[in-house]
Amino acid sequence: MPVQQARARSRQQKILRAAADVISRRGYRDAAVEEIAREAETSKGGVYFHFPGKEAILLALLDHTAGLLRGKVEAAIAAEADPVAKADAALRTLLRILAKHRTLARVFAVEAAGAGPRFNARVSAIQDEFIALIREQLDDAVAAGAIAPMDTTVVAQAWMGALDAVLQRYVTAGSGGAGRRSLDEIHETLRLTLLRSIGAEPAPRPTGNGDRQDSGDRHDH
Amino acid sequence: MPVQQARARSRQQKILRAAADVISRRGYRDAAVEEIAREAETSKGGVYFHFPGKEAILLALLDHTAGLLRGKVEAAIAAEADPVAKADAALRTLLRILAKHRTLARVFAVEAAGAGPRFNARVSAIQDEFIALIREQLDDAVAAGAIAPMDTTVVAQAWMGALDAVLQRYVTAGSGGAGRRSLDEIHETLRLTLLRSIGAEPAPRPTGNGDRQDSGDRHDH
DNA sequence: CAAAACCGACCGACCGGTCGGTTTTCGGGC
DNA sequence: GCCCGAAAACCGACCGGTCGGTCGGTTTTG
Repeated sequence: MPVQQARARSRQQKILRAAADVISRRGYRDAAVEEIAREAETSKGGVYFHFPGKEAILLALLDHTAGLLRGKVEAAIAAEADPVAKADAALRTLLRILAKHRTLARVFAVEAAGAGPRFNARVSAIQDEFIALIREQLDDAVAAGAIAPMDTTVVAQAWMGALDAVLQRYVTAGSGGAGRRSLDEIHETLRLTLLRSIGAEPAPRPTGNGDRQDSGDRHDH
Repeated sequence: MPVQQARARSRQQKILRAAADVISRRGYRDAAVEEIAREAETSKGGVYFHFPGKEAILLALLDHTAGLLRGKVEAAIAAEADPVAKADAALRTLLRILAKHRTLARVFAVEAAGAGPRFNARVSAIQDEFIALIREQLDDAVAAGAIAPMDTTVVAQAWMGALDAVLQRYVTAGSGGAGRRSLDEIHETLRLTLLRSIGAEPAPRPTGNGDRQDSGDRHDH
């Protein structure tokens, strides 16, 4: 019965979207299942028909989103040849996508943190995947002689943390403010800073990059 | 009546210490006031005699700790003359103290995150103070011509984020593990990476530093 | 002995999860 | 095309437990 299956999947997607919304607004603990249900235009019972419990919703949301993100980042890496450019690409993609979906970024970086040890473990594992991704690129760059040897694990962690912090500010910052920076300005500063941090300053420098809007496929969540 | 005041302060301190303990174990939401009371060897009523509410406890804990931390960092900065060395000192002090008090680090970086918007705002403000502190040192370094001009706000954010992420891993990481690094190794990598990121590689380099264990004063919390 | 400090039973709000009942869907018999 | 009946999907009142906060009473303190 592919009909029901499609329906079920669509319902689940709708609930996940609603959950992401509500959680990003209220935080995981204060996101009542009933409110998620309302946002998804269904009822508590409806939600519990599709998910075994509240916990499962966030876990599913986490995994689903992480999968999409990782796919994007891996694709971006594969599209580059030069090791340093690969690392740069991973960074750029992560920044761009997370910045576009502030809601998701909040859920990932903030809300899941205080949602209990099980979630911490999951988020930690997911972040580890991305850190590993960055680290691999750095390792390749070292192997290729493009940059000097270093503790790439720690450096990758630092990159991820820097990206996260800067993004956090960007997402959370009051909309007004005199010191407001555009995402592109932030990206450029961050890019230069991070590349310099591994001793790769005069990098390819795709300033007049023509690959903006790299693809048209839409599939939030 | 200085006697009562002293007693009151001592009670409050005891409750704050207990709160830090329980919160770091259970997380803010799951830290029941009654458990904090038990840990502080008092009762719920006793706690509510000293604090107007649960929220006030964490807020007080946050402010108190932030004050101590900032004092330490400012002292470390003041003790250096060279602009780059000042920035380096701020970083080193933050890393060392936070690493020493994992409990507090957890409360600051993790638990407060999911504890509601009011806490996010407070933690955000506190982090902003430290970011500002770092930024000032960077600005001075730029003014002194020690490093090239850059968007010091974003760079300071990145530094703070990098520090936080690396520290987070260090604090959270499973105790065993083959890739386990000592704090000193991490510090050195991070130091080099961050200094390089602002183009200050050949820094003073206090590798054979003699200022380890800079002071003996003990005052957790 | 009064005021400060402390105690803990209790209240009320909230929320995750359940469940009996209702509506919708859809394949197959006519 | 239409109807039907069963299964899938959905609904929301309700239950049980938790926990922040209250308050009248008790102990300690100066």
